Amino acid sequence: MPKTPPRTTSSPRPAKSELDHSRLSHLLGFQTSLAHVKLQKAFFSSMKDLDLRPVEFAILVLLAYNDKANQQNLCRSLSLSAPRLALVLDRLQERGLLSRERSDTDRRAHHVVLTAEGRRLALEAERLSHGMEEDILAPLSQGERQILGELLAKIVRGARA
Amino acid sequence: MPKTPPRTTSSPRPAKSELDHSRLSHLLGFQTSLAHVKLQKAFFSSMKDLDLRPVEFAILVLLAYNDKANQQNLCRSLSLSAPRLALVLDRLQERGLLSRERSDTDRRAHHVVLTAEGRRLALEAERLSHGMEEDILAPLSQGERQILGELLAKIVRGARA
DNA sequence: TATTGTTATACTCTATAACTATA
DNA sequence: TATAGTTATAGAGTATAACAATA
Repeated sequence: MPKTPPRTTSSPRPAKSELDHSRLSHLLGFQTSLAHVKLQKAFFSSMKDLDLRPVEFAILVLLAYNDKANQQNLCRSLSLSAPRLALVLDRLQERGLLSRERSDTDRRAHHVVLTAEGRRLALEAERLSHGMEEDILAPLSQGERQILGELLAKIVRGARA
Repeated sequence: MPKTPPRTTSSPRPAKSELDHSRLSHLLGFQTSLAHVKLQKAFFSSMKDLDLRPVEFAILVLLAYNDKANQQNLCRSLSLSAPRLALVLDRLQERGLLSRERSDTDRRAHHVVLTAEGRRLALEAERLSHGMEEDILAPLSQGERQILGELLAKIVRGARA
């Protein structure tokens, strides 16, 4: 008979008609996935005027602060596959937000660079992004937000204890 | 000219050939999305023998600890759309892991109930899930893991400060 | 040979509307 | 009229293999 470990969170009783999650709540993957749904909604409602999806936003902001980024860099930074990135870049390029320029030092690689309009939009979007998650983070104090960000960053960075 | 707030994390210098993420790191949505990629990989490698995807796992475990769950309950608990849930349940039902039974009190609703095999698999999967994220969480102390889980749970629960 | 990037394909997930059967 | 669930469809995300050009 498999040992049943104690409940990890203390939810006195689930709200009426709702289900008891206590056997899932030990999984960070479960929590991050639900949190992510909320954060995505906030993102889309903030960015709808700029018509930017999360990946597109991230690419523009990365490019605004990184010269000479090639597609490999972007793939690794955003955990994207190369084919996926190529398609996203196609769309941004069609919108006139960036261009791909062959590197002189390694003619296999493309530097991805923002156009003037791309840079303008990147900065506008970055400005908008501050406060974007305010409603979602309302249950947390400023200190808690800080800690949460740092703990997640540690996981993303990975490795060693 | 838009104000450029200070960098939120202190990454002295990005590793060579990698990009500076400091203008994205203030966004929880960015961190959770990258963390989630890692957690997903860990999930699939742990669960591949049981052939369970994250949603399927979550449904089985919820059902193992909640009698009389209907599809609305499951949708709300897992942030799934009703059409999506119906498809996932179809697959689990075809595998003989659960059945849908019309409620006597409201004949529109279906109670979703595990078969004996479904319950066996649910408990097996739950057992496997402890330790599943160990490698990913290695950078965090036990206390940090606890805190991270609680902060995410607060966000998921939502509302009031 | 290995690497950068592209194309093509197939599968999963998500969102929506239209439908049925019950209430 | 509203709710529980289903079906169908289109869009977006992901994974993989095969390819061209360059190193």
